[in-house]
Amino acid sequence: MAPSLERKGEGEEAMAENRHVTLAAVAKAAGVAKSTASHVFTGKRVVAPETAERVRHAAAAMGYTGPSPLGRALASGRTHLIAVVTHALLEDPDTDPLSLAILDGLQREFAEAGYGTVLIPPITDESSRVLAHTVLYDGVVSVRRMVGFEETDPYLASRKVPWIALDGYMNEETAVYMDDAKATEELARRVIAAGHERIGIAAYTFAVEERPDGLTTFEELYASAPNNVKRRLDGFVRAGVEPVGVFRCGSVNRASGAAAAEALLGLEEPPTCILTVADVHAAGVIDHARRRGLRVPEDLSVTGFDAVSIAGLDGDEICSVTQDGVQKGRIVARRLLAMLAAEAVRREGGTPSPLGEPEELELPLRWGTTVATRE
Amino acid sequence: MAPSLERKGEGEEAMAENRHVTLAAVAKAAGVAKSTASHVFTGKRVVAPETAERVRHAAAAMGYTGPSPLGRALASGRTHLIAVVTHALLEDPDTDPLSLAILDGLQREFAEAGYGTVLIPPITDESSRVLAHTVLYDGVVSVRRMVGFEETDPYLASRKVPWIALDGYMNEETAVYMDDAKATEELARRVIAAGHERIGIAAYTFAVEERPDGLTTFEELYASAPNNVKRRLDGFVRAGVEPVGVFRCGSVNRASGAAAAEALLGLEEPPTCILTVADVHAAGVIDHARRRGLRVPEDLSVTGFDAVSIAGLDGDEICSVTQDGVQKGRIVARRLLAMLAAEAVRREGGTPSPLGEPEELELPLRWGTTVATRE
DNA sequence: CTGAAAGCGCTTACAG
DNA sequence: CTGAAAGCGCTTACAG
Repeated sequence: MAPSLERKGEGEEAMAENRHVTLAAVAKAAGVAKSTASHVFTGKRVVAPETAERVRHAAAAMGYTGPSPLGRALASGRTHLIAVVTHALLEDPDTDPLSLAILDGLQREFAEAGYGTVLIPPITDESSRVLAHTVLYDGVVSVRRMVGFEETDPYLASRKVPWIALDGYMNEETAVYMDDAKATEELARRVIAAGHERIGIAAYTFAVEERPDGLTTFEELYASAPNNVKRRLDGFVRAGVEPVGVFRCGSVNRASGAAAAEALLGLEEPPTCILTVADVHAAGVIDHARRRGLRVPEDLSVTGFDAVSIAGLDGDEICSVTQDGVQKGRIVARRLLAMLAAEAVRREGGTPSPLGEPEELELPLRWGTTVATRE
Repeated sequence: MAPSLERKGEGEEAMAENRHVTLAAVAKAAGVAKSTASHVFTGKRVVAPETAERVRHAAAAMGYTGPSPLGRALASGRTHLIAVVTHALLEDPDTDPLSLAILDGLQREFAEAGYGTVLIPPITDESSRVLAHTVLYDGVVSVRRMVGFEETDPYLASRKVPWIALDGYMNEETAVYMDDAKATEELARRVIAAGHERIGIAAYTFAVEERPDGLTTFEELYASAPNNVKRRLDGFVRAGVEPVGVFRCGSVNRASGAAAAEALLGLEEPPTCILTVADVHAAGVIDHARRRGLRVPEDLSVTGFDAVSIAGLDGDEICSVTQDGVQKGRIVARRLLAMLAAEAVRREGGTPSPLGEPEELELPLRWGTTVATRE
């Protein structure tokens, strides 16, 4: 029948009373005060060995596994739960291995610090709204929420707990320092050194802003780009790139990358290499090139960002910048944990020491197969 | 600095008092009893429109977003949290896309029912032990925990909440009905119809039992196999397979599949087709064949189970049985939710109606490219 | 080294 | 239609 029933009996002692054994009951059985029993389990104050033993014995006899997390949470004001608000993450793992790796890192780091990770979707309808208001947590990380944040964000803010929005958009940079510009500058320099003179750029702004895909000017693109994209563009500029064409991708997927390739190749002076700011876009560029019968990289070169593994590349490896998602998740988690600690100090009327600079995530280059050397 | 600070102000009204607004405070400000204020938010009893309006107004003025989940949880005894105990899941997503899909399904179904999903690792050391005892939840699903369950399982049992162990090992079958035998029978029949007469079988028992990889007899393998594997083997038998060799894989990974191929191909009468019970094993068989310079499927055919996408197959698609992980996760989640509902009835002294048969997961065949037709 | 008591923020019978 | 009160299971000053 129910698994829990099948296993019943295993850990129970003679007089097992089962239904909802409480600290109070254990304390009573052991002939001590609730506070003493509590301290036996939390270890926050010294208890005479003999007394402790009596309590532990009573607990074992009654099948008591330790203080109820719920009671502890209410009394201490700490749930030891971190909410991760995410939607796209699991929807299609193949398309977003980076987010998945980030979740992995978050979860591990939180677990090691004694925090559980609660997955909740952004608020998009009644059920997600109810859930958001129902879930308990001490802090939040929101990841890649391209959807629903009009309502989700104000709500998260209203809960007044530490919050890091990890979506490459608003304030990811307060949690982890990434020198995107340094990485893309190096990437672009190698492209130029390979002999490319006609270079195109494709970068994204968010679909949410309802800007369509389309050719644009560098200045216009830059002005509407999220901060991390801006930094990547900075690197191109620093390397001395003067693009023959610039495309704004309305969304972060392959189709949008393909659209970029189509538009840029249609220019009077088409680029020999397209610099993108995301591997999925680079993959889309490759998709389009193949459809047109163009060889990559001989006829068209392309670079990306993130160095994630993407399906259907047939052995091609995108020249890109490696972003270690697991490591990033861990760094972000540590930052949130630090914010939590600071908040705890503040609660007790103290003045927390400043958080200091965020940790830096290294962004090494991955030189793949998608950039050809031109004579 | 902290994101939550940056956003502050947005949703606040004039007299915002901020620090920990409680239901009691709102009730007082609105001049009503706590119970009335509570009912305005829960909707569990009718409140006069005018009164409700006063409460809502006071709440808005004080920046109160609704009853604290923590308070509600303690008072109601429901945390609206389901723990998912998992380790391998995120560790290496590429190697276990099925578990990932299952998690996706679980998470979605739970979210739609108003339950958050908490990720916690199995108990393997002090920090995971502390976490397990800290986390709040109303029910548990454990997934693919090949590790740490000696301590984890008894602990989960001791929490006495509904629990489904989804690891293809103990009681997955109480939660979802899968007719593995029907699927593998059909698969094996097609292999036989393709002209294969010398067939090998490779299946797994768990590494945890410390049985090494190795050739064995069908009876011996069957006796030590988990139930789901038994069912898959049943299908082979029903199709009339009389294996020329049987291999026990000590773990569920490619290396173990490769070991199976090596051993089976070393037999005096080597098989022309190896039936496995997992795609990763089939992939391992392919790995070994290639290393030996054998062509798949011409020189060696192979079948799998799960129909997950596996890297490095170079266009080969394993002949396999499709297991829709997301759907499976949803079915399992619904089962747990039903167990939860039954428990709630029991709590209030009622007698819950029986859960009935578990939902069935369809297991269609995927006929790929890894079985050759022999003359 | 231990106890009695207040309190964490709600919900829910029970009364009216 | 609404209120006063008990209680959910703990932790944590405060006393001794």
